[in-house]
Amino acid sequence: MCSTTPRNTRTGRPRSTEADAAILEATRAALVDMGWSKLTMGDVATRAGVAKTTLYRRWANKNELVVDAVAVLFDELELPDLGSLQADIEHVVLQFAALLERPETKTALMAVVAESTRDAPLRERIRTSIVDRQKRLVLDGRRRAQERGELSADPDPVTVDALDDLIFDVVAGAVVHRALVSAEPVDTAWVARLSALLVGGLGAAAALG
Amino acid sequence: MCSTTPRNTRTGRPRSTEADAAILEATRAALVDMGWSKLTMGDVATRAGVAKTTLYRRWANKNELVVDAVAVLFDELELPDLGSLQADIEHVVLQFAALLERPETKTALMAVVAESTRDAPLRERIRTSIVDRQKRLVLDGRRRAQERGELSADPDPVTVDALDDLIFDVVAGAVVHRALVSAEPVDTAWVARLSALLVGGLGAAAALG
Amino acid sequence: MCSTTPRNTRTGRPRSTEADAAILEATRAALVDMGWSKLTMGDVATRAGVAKTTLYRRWANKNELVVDAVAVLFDELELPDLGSLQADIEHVVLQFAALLERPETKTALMAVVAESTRDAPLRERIRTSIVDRQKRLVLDGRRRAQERGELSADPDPVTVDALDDLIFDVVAGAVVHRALVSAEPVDTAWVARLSALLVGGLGAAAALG
Amino acid sequence: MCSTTPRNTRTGRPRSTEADAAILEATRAALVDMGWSKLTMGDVATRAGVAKTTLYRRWANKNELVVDAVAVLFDELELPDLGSLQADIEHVVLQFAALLERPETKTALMAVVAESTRDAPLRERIRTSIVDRQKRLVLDGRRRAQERGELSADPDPVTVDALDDLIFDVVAGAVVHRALVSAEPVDTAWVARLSALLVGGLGAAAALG
DNA sequence: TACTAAACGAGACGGTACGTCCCGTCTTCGG
DNA sequence: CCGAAGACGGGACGTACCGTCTCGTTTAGTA
Repeated sequence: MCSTTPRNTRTGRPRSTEADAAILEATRAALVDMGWSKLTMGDVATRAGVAKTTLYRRWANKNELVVDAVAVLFDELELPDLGSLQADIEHVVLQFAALLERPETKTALMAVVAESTRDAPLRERIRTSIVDRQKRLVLDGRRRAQERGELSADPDPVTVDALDDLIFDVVAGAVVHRALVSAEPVDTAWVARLSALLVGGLGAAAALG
Repeated sequence: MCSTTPRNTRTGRPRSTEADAAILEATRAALVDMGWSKLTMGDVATRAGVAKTTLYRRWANKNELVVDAVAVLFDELELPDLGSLQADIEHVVLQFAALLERPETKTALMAVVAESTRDAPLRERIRTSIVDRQKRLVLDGRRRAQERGELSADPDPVTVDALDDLIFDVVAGAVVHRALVSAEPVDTAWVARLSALLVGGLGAAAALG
Repeated sequence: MCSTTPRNTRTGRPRSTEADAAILEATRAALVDMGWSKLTMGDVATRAGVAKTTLYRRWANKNELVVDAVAVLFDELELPDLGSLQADIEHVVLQFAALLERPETKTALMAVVAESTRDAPLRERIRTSIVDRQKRLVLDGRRRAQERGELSADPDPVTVDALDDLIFDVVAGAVVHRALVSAEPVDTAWVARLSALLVGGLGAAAALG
Repeated sequence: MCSTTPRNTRTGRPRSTEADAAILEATRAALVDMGWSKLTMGDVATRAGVAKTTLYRRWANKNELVVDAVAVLFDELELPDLGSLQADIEHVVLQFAALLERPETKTALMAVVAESTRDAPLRERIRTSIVDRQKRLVLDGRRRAQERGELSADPDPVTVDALDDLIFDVVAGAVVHRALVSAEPVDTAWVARLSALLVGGLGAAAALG
C-alpha cells in the first residue's frame, strides 16, 4: 500500500500501522474539505496527528498518497446478479456514478490521472490500485451474460479480452465524462439510455459474429 | 478570449494584442515542457517576454489561462463526410485521439476538469470554450446519418438532444478513458471495435424504436 | 550594509529601507530573547513584520545578518580625553565591558567569531564591520599619549602599527576573556590592574627603546 | 568524563568504554570536517559506529560533548623552565597558539563559550574542564619568576590571586583575539612583543609596589 | 548454566527550522 | 494608462536534525 516497500530488515522500531490508517483517513477528509489542489501535506499530517516526515517516509508525493487514499473506495463497487445484462450494467453504472459524486473522488480522480500523464510510476500505481481492480466487474458481468445466453461465447480469448477492455473504457469513460466534463447528472434515464446502447451494440456485434 | 471584458475606456495606452497571442503560445509551450502542475505564471510570463502583471490583468488564474490556451486546439477537429456513419465515427475518434496525444492537451485537459469540480466559473468556461464547441461534431454526424437513412429520424427533439449528449459522452469519454486512464493506445483496431459497438447500438435502438 | 550589493538597475520596485531597519532591530531583539543559537530567521522575520524571503533577499544567512545587527552597537564606543593614558584606557575598557554585558552582544559576538573560523566572507565582514572600526580607539589613544609625552614617538610607522595591533588584541582580548571565558566581572578594580599593567608595559618598552 | 555520573547499580550490561573513546574521537574528527555548527549528533554516532541513543545516554547535548572532546587537548600545554619569565611566556603562548590553530579547537572553543553565555551548566563545565585546568600554567610561571627574583613576592595572597587571574585573561585573551578575531598570525615577532609588554608591565607594577 | 537487566544497533516517531519556490499584489520608472 | 521590472507578505514545499521511543539483540554478572 505504501509507496516504499516495507523494509526487509527486522531491526529498528517498526512502522506504526495506526499512522498509515490515520494518514489515509486524513487524506480523504482533506480532499473533502480542500479539494485536490488545495490539499497540503502539512495539513494532512496535522489532521492525522502525525509528523510530516512520517508522511514522506511512506509516500514520495501527494499524488501517490491520494491514489492510495481513494483506491480503497473503488473496492466498494459490487456486481450482484440482477438477472439481466442490462440490469447489471445499470446497477454498476449507478454505483460508479454515486462514487464519483463523493467529493473526495470527484476532485481526486481526474487530478491524479492528469498528473499521471507525466509520471510513469504514478500511472502504474493508478493502474494496479484502481483500474485493474475494477476490470473484474466487466469480466464478471460479461461472463454472467454469456452463461445466461445473452451474449455468445466467443472462443478466442484475445477477442474476449479486447472486448472487456472496450466495454470497460466505454462504460467508465462515459460515466466520468458525463459527470465531470459535461457536468450533467448521471440519472436513471441517462443510465437506461447508456445501457440500452451497450446491450444493443453487444447484441449486434454478436449477431454479426 | 480574455477573462476580463475589453475595457470601454479609450484613454491611455491600448493593450498589446501581440501580448495576448504570445502568452497563449507561451502557455502551450510551458505545458509541453513542464506539464500542468509544474507550470507557473512567472515562467509563462518570462517565455512570453511579458511581465507577470500583464498576465494577471487578462486572466484571473492559471486554470483560466490554460483553458484558453488549449481551447483553440479543439477547433481543429473536423467531420468530413466519409460516406458512412461508421467511417465518420472512426475518423473523428482518431482525430480526437491524436489531439489527446499532444503533450499540451494530455496534461492540461484532465487537470482543468479536475479543478473545475470545485470551481463553477471554470466549469462554465470549459463548457463554453471546449465542450459545447465539440458537440457540433456529434450533431452533424447524427444528422448526416439520418439523411443517409442509417439512423431513423426521431421526430421528438428532446429525445434527439438526449441521444446526442449520450453519444458525445460515450465517444469522448471512451477515448479519454482509453488514452489517459487505461493508458492504452487508441489504435485503429480499438477504434473499429468502438465504432462497431456504437453503430450496432444505435441501430438496435432504432430497430426497437 | 546588506550582504548583497544593491543592484545597478533602476527598474522595478526599490527595496524598502524601513524593512532593513526593522529587520536589524528585530534581530537584536531576538538575540536578547533567544540567544544566538536559538535565533531563527523565521522568528526575526515575524518580529520585523516582514516575509522570510525579504530577509534572504538581503542576507545570505543568519551570521551575516547578526554581524550587521550588532556592528552598529560597537560604534557607540568613544574615547574622550581624560587627561592621562591610564584614565583613557580605563574609560574605554569599562565602556567595552558594558557593551559586552548587553545580552545581544554577549551571545552574538563569540558565536559569529566561531563561525568565521570556517567562513572567509564572514571573517571579512566581521573585520570591516567591527574589528577595523574599533582600532581607531587604540590609534587615537596612543597618539594622544604621545602628544602628552606619556609615550615616546616612535619614528617607524611599521613598529607603530604593530604596537597598535598588539594593544588592541591585548585590551579587547583580555576584556572578552575576562567577561565571557572566565565569566568574572570586569569591575573597576580589575580594570585598574589591567590598565596599570598596560601603562607599565608600554612605559618599559619605551624606556628600552 | 561523561556527563551523567556512573550508575550505582551493578547489574546489567556495563557501558562500553570503547564507545566513550570512539565517540570523543569521532567528535573531534567531525569538528575538523564539519565545524561546530554543522556537526550533528547523528553524524558523530555514525562516525563512532554507535547508535544515537548511546550518545544521549552519556551526554545531554552537543555542547557538553564538544567540551569533553576538546578539553583533553588543552592538557597537552606544558610550562618547562626556560630560565626567564619572558622565555617561559613566549613558549607557552606559542604552544597555546598552535593549539588554537588546530581546526577542532579553533571552531569549537569560541562556539561553546558563546553558548555558555546562556547556559550556566555548560559555563561551569567549561570552567572546570578547560579554564581552571590551564590557570596552573600562570601560577607555575609566576611562582617560578618570583623564585628567580624577576618578580617581587607579594605577601598578600588575595593580590596574588587577582594578579594571576589578570595575567591569565591578558595572555589567553590576547592570543585568542589575535588568532580568531583579528585573524592574524601569532608569530614569534608578535609573541615577543606581547611578552615584552607583559614582563615590562609586571616589572613596573613591582617597582611601583 | 541459565537468568536477568541494562546497554546496545537500528530506525521510526513528533517536531522545528531550514532555505527555496511560487503565489498574487504593489510600487517604481519609462513609454 | 500600459507595460517591464522586481520587491513585497505570505504559504507550502521537501529536507535535515533534533531528542525520544520502541524494537530485537548482546553481554556481563549473578543465581
